[in-house]
Amino acid sequence: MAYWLMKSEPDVYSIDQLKKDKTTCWDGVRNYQARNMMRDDMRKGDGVLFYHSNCAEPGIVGIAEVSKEGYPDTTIYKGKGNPDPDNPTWYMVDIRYRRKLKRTITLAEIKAEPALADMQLVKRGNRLSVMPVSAADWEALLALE
DNA sequence: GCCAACGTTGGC
DNA sequence: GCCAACGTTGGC
Repeated sequence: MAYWLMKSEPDVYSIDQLKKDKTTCWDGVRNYQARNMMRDDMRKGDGVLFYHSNCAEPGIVGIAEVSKEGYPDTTIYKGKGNPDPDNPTWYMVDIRYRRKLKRTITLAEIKAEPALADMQLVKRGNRLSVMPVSAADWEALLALE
């Protein structure tokens, strides 16, 4: 069992939308590091922290789980990526809604929490839309809730 | 293979 | 809207 954090802009796809949809495919990721994690490392049942970025109060707003392991992302995206089904460049996973947090654990809070200083999220310049979270950080985060 | 230009992300 | 960080692209 591993843990992950996935970022989404609430204007584009929010936790409330996921709650309504129950499950969604995480398409449109066009970053090789994130692609590799989705293709190679994420397993069904892994925990996912759902993070809202680029908004008034960035932070973790809910929990989901991986419901389908990496498979080719065939959505054609601004003419980039390849639609060749035999040799896909991009991959995605499906995630399923588990629950919303009782409150948003804000980025500011996470930064202020010494136990979470090692989280990739608070490392300088991290722009990955999918990143691994340690079991210890997962526990520490949910303790803040 | 170097590196400048450019595009995107995302906090503030 | 600004700007820092960083990935990608393309000329050489």
